[in-house]
Amino acid sequence: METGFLKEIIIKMDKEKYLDMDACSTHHLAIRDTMDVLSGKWKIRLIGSLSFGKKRFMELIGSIDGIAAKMLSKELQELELNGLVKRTVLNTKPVTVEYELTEYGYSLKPIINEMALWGMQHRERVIRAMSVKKE
Amino acid sequence: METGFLKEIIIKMDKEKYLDMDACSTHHLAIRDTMDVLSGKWKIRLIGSLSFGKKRFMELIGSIDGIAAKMLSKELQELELNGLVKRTVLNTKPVTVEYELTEYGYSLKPIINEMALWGMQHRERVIRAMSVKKE
DNA sequence: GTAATGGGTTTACTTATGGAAACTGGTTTC
DNA sequence: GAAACCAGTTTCCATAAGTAAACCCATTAC
Repeated sequence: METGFLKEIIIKMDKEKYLDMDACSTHHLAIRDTMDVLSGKWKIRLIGSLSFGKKRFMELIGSIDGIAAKMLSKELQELELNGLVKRTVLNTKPVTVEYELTEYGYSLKPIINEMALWGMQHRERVIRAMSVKKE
Repeated sequence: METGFLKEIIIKMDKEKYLDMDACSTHHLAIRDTMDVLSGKWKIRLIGSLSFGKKRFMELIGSIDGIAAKMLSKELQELELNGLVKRTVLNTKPVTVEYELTEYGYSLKPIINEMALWGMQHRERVIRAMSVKKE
């Protein structure tokens, strides 16, 4: 496990009294913890993309529509810091770098899957509403 | 179903060709759709809070630590526009307003629950890492 | 030697997001 | 008549987040 990212997180978590909390507060806090890790415009989509298999930097640029190199770089670093993504430099010429989900990263799949499922149902619902409107 | 919010969403969705897409692209798009609906700092926490039952404006202010009236008002409006939250004005003096999840709003529960679950496990993991470090 | 490649970083800029505090408005209690 | 209550809205401001474009470095192909 990485140690660099711990400092920040420990400071954050020390502020909260996670003892003697009721179920509702625990629930809230847990949601916030998850949202902290998944903050930013691209992280969830990045994890979604990597859940289909390892990819190189340029492949990710291509696969995630609209992302700029700066953002990709930044978000990957944060995911790596949290132990969700593993970065491997291959000694090819020129160097290529592979990114893949760690086992811990894969543990986010249920969230991603629920989001994908809901999104599809939502889209169908909206499209249905469109056709009803046209009539 | 509300009609006001449809205009925007239809414009957005019309830009995408959701026919002839592979599974991976569909997945990405669905995730984006969900993230659009849940965008903003407070929406997920708001839904989490309302999933415990209906609440008044001031109760929400109290229950969601750190939220300002302006933000609460804005996020509630967006959730209402998307048909996830129902707003009821009660004719008490002074008026009180009740907010509750619609059935559609409740359909987000699996996502919220997965996030809460992951967040709790993540916190435990980090705390374990803390105690290992101390040794 | 010039261009291209992969994987970035830097700079300069714009926009989105959010926060604090003051204010509105109708009603009711002191 | 003053103050308090609920449910907001408005204004003004600060910072975070994101974008586009240029640049860097080593290497290899033309």
